[in-house]
Amino acid sequence: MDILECSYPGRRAELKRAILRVALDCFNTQGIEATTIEMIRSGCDTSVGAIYHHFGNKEGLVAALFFAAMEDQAALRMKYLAAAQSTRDGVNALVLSYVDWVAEQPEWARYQFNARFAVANGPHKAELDEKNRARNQQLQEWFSQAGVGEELKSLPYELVPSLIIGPSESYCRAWLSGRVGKSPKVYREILAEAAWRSLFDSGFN
Amino acid sequence: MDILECSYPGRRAELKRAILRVALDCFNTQGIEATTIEMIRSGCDTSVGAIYHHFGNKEGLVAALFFAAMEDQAALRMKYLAAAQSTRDGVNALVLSYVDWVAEQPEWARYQFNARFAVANGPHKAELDEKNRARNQQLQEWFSQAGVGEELKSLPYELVPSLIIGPSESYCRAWLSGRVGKSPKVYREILAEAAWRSLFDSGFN
Amino acid sequence: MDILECSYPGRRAELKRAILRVALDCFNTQGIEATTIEMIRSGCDTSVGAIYHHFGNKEGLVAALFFAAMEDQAALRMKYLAAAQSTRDGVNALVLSYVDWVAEQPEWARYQFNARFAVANGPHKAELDEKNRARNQQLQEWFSQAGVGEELKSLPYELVPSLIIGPSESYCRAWLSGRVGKSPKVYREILAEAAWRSLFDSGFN
Amino acid sequence: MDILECSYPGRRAELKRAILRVALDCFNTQGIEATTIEMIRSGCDTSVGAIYHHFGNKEGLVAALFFAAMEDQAALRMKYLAAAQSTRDGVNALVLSYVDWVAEQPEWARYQFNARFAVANGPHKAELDEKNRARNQQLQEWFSQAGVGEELKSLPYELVPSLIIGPSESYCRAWLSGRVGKSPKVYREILAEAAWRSLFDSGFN
DNA sequence: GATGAATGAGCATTCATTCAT
DNA sequence: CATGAATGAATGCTCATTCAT
Repeated sequence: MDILECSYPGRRAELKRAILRVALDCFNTQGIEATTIEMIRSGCDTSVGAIYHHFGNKEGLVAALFFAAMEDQAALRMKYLAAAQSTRDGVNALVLSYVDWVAEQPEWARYQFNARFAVANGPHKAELDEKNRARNQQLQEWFSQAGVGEELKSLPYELVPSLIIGPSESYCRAWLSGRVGKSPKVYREILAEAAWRSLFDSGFN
Repeated sequence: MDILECSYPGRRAELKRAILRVALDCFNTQGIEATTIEMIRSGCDTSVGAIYHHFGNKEGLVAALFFAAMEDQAALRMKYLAAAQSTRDGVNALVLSYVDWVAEQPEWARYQFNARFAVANGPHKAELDEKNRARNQQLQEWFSQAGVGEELKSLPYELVPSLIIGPSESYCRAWLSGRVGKSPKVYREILAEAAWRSLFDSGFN
Repeated sequence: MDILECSYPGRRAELKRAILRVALDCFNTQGIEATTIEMIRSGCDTSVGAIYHHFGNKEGLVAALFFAAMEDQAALRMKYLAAAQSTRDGVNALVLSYVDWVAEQPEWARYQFNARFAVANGPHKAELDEKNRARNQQLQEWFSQAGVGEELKSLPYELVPSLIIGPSESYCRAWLSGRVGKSPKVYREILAEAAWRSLFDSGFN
Repeated sequence: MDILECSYPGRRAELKRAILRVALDCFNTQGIEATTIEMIRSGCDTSVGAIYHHFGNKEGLVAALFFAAMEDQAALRMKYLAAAQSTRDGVNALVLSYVDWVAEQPEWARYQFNARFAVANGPHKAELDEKNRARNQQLQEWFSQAGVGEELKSLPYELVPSLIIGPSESYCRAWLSGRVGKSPKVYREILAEAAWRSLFDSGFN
């Protein structure tokens, strides 16, 4: 199922989805700043007025795409986390949901990397901060359940996310930019295990 | 010693360095696209013509800064690698040189993250590709010395850099964007050990 | 009736015609290269955006004017030719239509002389070549009708147009640049007869 | 012998000639306005300062080339006229010297056509007017010699030059712009005879 | 004289946004 | 609601010319 189908369901939203689809493609291909409203307009079959009617302005379009990607990614993460029980399961869920989402939605993932700066420095910064806050709280709650997360307490709190997701993000960026060939999905288990190992002192170093 | 002092030494290059210094600041503060040549011009005490005389165009300025950062970072990496003997030393050198460089040149590091897209999609793409190729070859040569790199052969070749640098890069990005407070230097040893652990099956999983 | 009224009829095209009218004047007065878009903008009551909306760029404006002139001139030529029967009539039609058009549209004629280089070396070169080709074919067809053109066969084909139009063009240029005073219309019959005489060996040389 | 060798003789003028040679090429290839001083500088092996030292400014360069062409053309014309006796000889001399000069110096002829507007509207207008005046007087004197020019008195004075040179100029323009293939030299006799015929009523029309 | 770095006014062009129809 | 012509401030860039060395 399509990301846009989820975020903007229904027949009435067909134009909205078409605009977003073309915008995503333009933003990824030409870059956000280099994409003009006219390029997007000519890609769908509509008018500049309609684009402004639906999204307010260019930054609204940029943000709408970014938040749609965030939500879709969060949905997959929560789905994987819902099935997890232990801390190890949780780390696995984070790595695998990340890798799987990027592998299945490469264009959205690419966009997310490119657009973060624009959203974080634009008029939708507050909305982004709020969504980030909510996500962090959700994760913190999951790892604060009875019986999980204890193993992570020996590490600095702020370092943990980087240890878990860092290698996967790094490889995904390399894949999206063509520096490596194999889909991150090929290495999903290795990445999950490496993340887990990186978290603990094995006693053998 | 200043990065610019290294890349553009001498008294004749004073204006060049001044332009680059102001440009770096503007690009980081306002964003590359949002920075105008006039902003840069008014920051140093020069004319638009002088900027174009020295850098050709805005993209030349963007690329000159990017390559200066790359070279400085590479210099530190080679310095650390020169003192390393074993594979473990090599991984340490990569992580520590990365972390130390970012911690000591945060503005250059921030710029590197933000400018990569622009350089990789602009007219200096070929130059970037060549420099990347040279760097990769240098690293490959180091890890192909007699007696080192053997331990890494059980892992997919293209995954190794992400396992080594991924967590550090992730934390550095978080630090530069203010999402975490502590300098990456505080965690340099933990990051190096975590990277090393992530590379091998401990036999206890 | 106005040349622009023909090429761009209707109420919707009023701004377009106004822009062209002012542009023609500026181009003739200051020269094409020396004319700025701002000069044209301030001459009509519009915005630079509107000029670019209608003509794409300065070269588009230059070409639009040039082709409007070409078409108007061609219309008069075909009108004169339609009434001609013999070869002698045809030569007369060419000379007189040329002279009459220049005399009646001196500003358009002046522009045509000045703009040809720009159009022939700009992005509308292909369009110009095509229009020239079409015109030449039209003339060739006329002079290939049964019963006309036979007299010209003793002369090199590519020399004929120069013999017919050359003197008129030369005098018209002189008139437009002020080197001679009398309107070419005063000499229209002499020019037509001279052209006709120049084509044939009278047997008395 | 080279045109520049005549106008700027001597070893001291070598650089001057080199600059002019490159400038002529650039002006013809790119257009006068589109040619920058830097293009000319990079074509010879000199500095912008040297160009300004020798020619004052761009317009000085444009004018120097134009006047060099004029003088060379005038020299050939006077040479041909010197050998002429009758009116018919004079007309022949004008046509043949014109055709021969264009055919032998096509780049100078092309430049003359393109640069006239610039010179006539620039700061060297007075110099151009003076040279034109001198040339006209010279010609008038030649045709006022005892025994010649009588035949032309039945025609309007200001029409005569156009009747004589018009067809040749027209064909030369066509040749220089590639619209016709054969060198004007091929048709020099035909053009001279046609000019002569066009001047007189044969009594058979 | 020769050089070429520096100047800066000026230009073509872009493009997000508005609003009358 | 939809349209797309019109707006005009803003920008990257050019290039003839100067002048200190």
